Amino acid sequence: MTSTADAPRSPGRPRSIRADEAIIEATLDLLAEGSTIEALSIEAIATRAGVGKATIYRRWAGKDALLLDALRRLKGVMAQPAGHSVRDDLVLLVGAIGKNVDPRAAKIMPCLAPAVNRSADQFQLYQNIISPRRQLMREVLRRGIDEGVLRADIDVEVTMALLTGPMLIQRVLQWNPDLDEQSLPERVVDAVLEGIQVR
Amino acid sequence: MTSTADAPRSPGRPRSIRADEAIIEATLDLLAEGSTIEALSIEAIATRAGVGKATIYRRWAGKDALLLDALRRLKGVMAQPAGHSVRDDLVLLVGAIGKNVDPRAAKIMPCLAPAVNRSADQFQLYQNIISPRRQLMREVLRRGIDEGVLRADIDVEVTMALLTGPMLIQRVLQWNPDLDEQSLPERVVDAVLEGIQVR
DNA sequence: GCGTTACGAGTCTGACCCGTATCGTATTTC
DNA sequence: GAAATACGATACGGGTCAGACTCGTAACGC
Repeated sequence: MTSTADAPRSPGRPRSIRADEAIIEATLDLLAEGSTIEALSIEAIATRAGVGKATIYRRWAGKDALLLDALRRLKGVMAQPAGHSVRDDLVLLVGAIGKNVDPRAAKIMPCLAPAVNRSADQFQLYQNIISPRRQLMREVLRRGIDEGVLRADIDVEVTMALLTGPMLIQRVLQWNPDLDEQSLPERVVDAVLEGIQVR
Repeated sequence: MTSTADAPRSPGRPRSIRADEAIIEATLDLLAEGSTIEALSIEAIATRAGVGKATIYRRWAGKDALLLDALRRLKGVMAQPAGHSVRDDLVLLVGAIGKNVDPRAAKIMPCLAPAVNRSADQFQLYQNIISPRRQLMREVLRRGIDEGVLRADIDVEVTMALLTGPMLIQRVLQWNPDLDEQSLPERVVDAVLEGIQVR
């Protein structure tokens, strides 16, 4: 976190906000262009941002801290279900999976998969990001049960995995190139709702 | 590919099969111990395998070629559905997702996620590995339709994503730590079969 | 036993990178 | 205008690694 705090005003030249921006942007750009997290070097970021290395080290302790800030910037606002139709809310939530405001996110997200399971810290960070989103879906499912739209005997957690999984593997892994991503949320939700068995 | 071909017999000392094995094993071991693909160095592999660097370069053009062979080794045999019950076959196939004979696979697989989408070559390799498995599941679903167990109007491709996704995100990303992986295949298959909607 | 090839171990050059320090300059407060 | 802090640029020592190379030795066919 860059100290944009309420400092009473320190003497000397203040830190350039443009440099802050340039560094974060350069980081995200390089990642989106295909660099892996660990292949990403401070030197490359500095050059790309048109900034001296010292300017980066003055703000962040190291690559990890910088990445943390950069990725935070990437996270979009959470989708807000309308609350009318359970099906429509689920389509909205499923469609929001792995979708961020920043178009670079699509390229960057797959890189995070390995990082997430390497250290407990990063795993926790990841869980912190997705758990409110999971909670949102959980509430919609519970509401569906309460309203009598969904069966009362379903396993909510498994159902969430059912809805999330297909979207995630498609967006992050491009699991099946022939699958149309555009219509996938709707089709997934409907399939899960109706089941595939003959009745 | 190591040339274990049908060479008529070349003069000189033959390549050591033990060295071949040791190099591949060292590679997989290092990956399973948490090394990332790109952090993995030929030098480290050579040291771990008790082998000279030249011995590796004599066999493979570079890290990529070596990794290709190593990962090939990792892929287990494909599950073979019994063909009696569609449900049981699906449970078997879903349970086999991301599950390999080699226990190291579980640690290694997440690392491949980013690599897969970096280059067209690696993406193709990945598709080559999973597409026969996808075909297997596709056939089971078609059989289910033919036998009248599954509805004829389902989208087979979406259904496959539905069955595969939850298992994959759980095994590869540990998406939800609270989800019991053991019973997941059965629960996923049943949920997809029956749907979650009140009927 | 001779030519050939492989072996493990090691060396060497040239990259690239980290994190710190030091330039001369620019911008701010007092 | 002086002190303080920032800036971009660049140099530094210390580190890792790729690949090509060199040892002396080992295993094979003829």
